[in-house]
Amino acid sequence: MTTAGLEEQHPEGGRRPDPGRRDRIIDACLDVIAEVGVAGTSHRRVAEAAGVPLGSMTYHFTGMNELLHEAFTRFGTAESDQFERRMAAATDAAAAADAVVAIITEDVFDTPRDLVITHELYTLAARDPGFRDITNAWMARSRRALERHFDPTTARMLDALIEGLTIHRALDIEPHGRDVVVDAVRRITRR
Amino acid sequence: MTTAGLEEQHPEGGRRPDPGRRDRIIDACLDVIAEVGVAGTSHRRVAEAAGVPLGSMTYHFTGMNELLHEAFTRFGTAESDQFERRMAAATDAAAAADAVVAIITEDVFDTPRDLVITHELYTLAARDPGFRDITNAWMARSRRALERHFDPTTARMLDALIEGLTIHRALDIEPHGRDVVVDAVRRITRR
DNA sequence: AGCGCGTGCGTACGACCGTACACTGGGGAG
DNA sequence: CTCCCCAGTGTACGGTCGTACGCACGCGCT
Repeated sequence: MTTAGLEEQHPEGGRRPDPGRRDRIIDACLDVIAEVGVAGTSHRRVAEAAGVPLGSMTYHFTGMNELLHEAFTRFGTAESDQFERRMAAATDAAAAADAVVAIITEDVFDTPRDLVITHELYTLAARDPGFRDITNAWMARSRRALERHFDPTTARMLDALIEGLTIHRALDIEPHGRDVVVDAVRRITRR
Repeated sequence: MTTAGLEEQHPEGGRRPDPGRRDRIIDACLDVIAEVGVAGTSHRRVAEAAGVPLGSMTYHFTGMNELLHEAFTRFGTAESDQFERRMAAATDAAAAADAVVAIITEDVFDTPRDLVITHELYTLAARDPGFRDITNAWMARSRRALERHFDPTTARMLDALIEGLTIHRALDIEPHGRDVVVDAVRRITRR
């Protein structure tokens, strides 16, 4: 047995119900996905990352599919939350446009983690319609948040633009500068 | 011992009685990727799809990585070709804008195959920089093709817009209409 | 105190994986 | 014709996978 550093035994000794365990498994699942992709995500690896025995996997989740679905649902919700918070903080359309620029140039580009997980989700959704509910909810929330400041058509365009610019910014070997993002948002939002 | 002028038929290494075999394996690999994803793509499955024995896999390719890299390279090149052809056929900026709309609304949306493979590639590139050369070459060619009709900045924006609109069109449960695409392209391209 | 009981875990099984490697058999050299 | 050689293949091995399932054991009830 290896000496696990983080979670040792239950704090008060003995076996106690651990309501956070299921949550920790889901979080660990997202970490594993970010690291090795859905392809490399296995019950064993997630169990190790979460510091729980392998048996817990099948106990808490029906199978790999349920685990992935819950993990991506949590991820999508968290990302939507951040997006919505950004939009809610904007007081007018100009501030909202600035926020959109910030989202593209800062939020996703910062860490490869979110980028990887997002793409893993898209890939899954592209092949398995059972995951489309997650992407749909995400896109719907984004659009609704944008509609606080823009008309529905513009919101759709902005949403798509964010998507595309984010991807290209992350994958391009010589990414576009911030000025391109500012200009693109301006072109879409001006009437 | 006259070895003159006999072995110059095939540029690389030994002679190949079945020159199409390697190609067929690569094509079959793309089919398998579209069907079960990179995660489910194995030497055995590709071999079966290509109608070749398992041993051929290790004979023709160093490993899974080389096979995937070649397969995605071929895919990216084919997609770029189609894009470039569309752009070359346009005689002026207005026709080019129409072509962009057609690409978004027809090319990718048609069959889930290309959509799935594209996302599998993005996901791979997002995590493994070893595949970035493929996505980079693809994006560079797209941009260059767009620059036949638009200035470099606009080309970058259009490229990103195509990306985002395509994804949303494919994954959204109630996709945007063609008019939204037309309008978005118009907003980006007007000066 | 004794005692089920069900939550949660350890382990084992069969399937499938990538890859190595010994071999074969058909066509060109002699 | 024979012989040899290597392109191409069949198979076996070590490993990881998902999942099933029997069992341990602390808690609540009596």
